[in-house]
Amino acid sequence: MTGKDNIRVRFAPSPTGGLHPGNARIAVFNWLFAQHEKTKGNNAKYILRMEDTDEERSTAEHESSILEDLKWLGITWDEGPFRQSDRTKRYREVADVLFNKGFLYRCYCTEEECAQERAAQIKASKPPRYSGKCKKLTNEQKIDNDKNKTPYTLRFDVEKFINDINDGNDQLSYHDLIKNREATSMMSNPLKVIGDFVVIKQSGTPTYNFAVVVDDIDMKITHVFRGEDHVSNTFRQLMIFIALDVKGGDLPKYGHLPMLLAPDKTKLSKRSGGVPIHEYKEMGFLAEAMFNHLALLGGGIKGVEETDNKNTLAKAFDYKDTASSACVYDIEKLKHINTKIIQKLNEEDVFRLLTSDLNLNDNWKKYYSRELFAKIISLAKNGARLLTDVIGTIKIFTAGRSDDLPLNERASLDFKPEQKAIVDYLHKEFVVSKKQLSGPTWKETKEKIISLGVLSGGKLFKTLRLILTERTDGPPLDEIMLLINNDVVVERIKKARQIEG
RNA sequence: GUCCCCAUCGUCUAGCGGUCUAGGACAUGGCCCUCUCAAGGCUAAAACACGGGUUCGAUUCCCGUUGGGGACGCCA
Repeated sequence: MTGKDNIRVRFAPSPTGGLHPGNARIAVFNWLFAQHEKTKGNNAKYILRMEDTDEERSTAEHESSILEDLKWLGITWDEGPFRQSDRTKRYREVADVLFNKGFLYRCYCTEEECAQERAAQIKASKPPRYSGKCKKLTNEQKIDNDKNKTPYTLRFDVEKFINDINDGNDQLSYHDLIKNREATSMMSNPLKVIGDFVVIKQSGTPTYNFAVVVDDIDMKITHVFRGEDHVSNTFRQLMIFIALDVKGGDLPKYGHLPMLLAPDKTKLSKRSGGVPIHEYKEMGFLAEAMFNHLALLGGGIKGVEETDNKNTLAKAFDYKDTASSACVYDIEKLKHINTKIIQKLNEEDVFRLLTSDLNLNDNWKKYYSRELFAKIISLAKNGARLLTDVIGTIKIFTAGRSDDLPLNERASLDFKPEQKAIVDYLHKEFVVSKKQLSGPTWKETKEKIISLGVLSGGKLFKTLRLILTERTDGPPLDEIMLLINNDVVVERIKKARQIEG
């Protein structure tokens, strides 16, 4: 790990939930960093690691959901995914080393005891932390406990670290790549506020802080970019590293990114967009837009347009430009980026995305050739902000009687008595006489309807739009009518007549 | 409660001691385009949290106040 030639970063989510914008941003950031180094010729590697040490909450479903969402975002990894649950033996091995060095001791306290202890400390306005009472157990007590097979955890002896390694110094420092702009400034934390923390649980599995260190050593991680919520863990992890004789330039470099906030400056919630990434896909967002938005949040990239692709972003990326203050996750900005990108896309791209991301159904095949449908997509794409907007417009062309547009209710409300004449006319000509309404004959029909003199201008067009598309919005009627299948509009005329009653 | 971090328009940000009457983007208002909704074009309004220093000069450096965030688990 000495030379900086082989940069190795990792994204290490825990499969206790989906990939949320907060996590995803970390994934993007690390990817951007590795990719930036790669473009500079560095043999950088991006490692994916599942931190599934929480046996109760980790699930295979979450894991595959995270993996899928990463792939969708276009985040590729060079090694992994590794799973911490596969490495229990290795953690025990390293724990033994630490134990033999005297940095770990057995704690026989129950969870309830610890919780009570903490509660009492908070009540007494003291920092809640483990008292270390099991460290003071007499040999007889220890032997007794072991004879009774009392379950125990292994705790890290912070005091020993301070005295034996840190020369009695209570402060531990490191240079944070993001929080410390100056090369010489440091993050430091008094160690005394950190209680002796658990390293191996009663179940024999490692805690997060321990597994991370063992993995980061074994996987030769050089740079750790993660959320700000991990700063205090960094000091715990640093202690373990150093107790394990990994120090100085052999330690990974750390950079902590500020948290993503909801518009009300609180934690990102479901309502404020803190949902798994695939839900964004379902809402009609493009992977590229999502990636772009996440990459641009909190600075980090200069002189780049909002709609540039991943590699352009990676090239311009510099972790030193990242803001050190928290930022609000703004879905409106995402929508804007999405709009820009959709507008740049060609018809084939849109068709492909509609099929892959939104499971576009085959309804259209009943009415249109692929060539004709291409024209419809081009029309629908125009001005669309989300992919679901495109789907919405496509429904104008394909929705039959059984389709899910609930607009007949709205139509019944909007139809006024004077519009009856128009519906009657359309019904007579195109339902009873079975004339062709859509396509090249539309212009002629339109003239005739105007000559009826019932309605004119905007009112006329709005009425026609409502009858023929069952919607109040959409592309210009003339363009719709040129492309739409006759059967679809005839169905709608019938329906309009029924609604009129 | 204790410890750590942060602070420029509503939001994301540019700014790294004079170029700041503080720039851009999103959102918002107005106008144009238009049968509608969008998209697009033009335009307007909108910020250096506060108080002390340092300095000839602070948005920029230091300290404090306030406000916000994070951490203090056999969760990660």
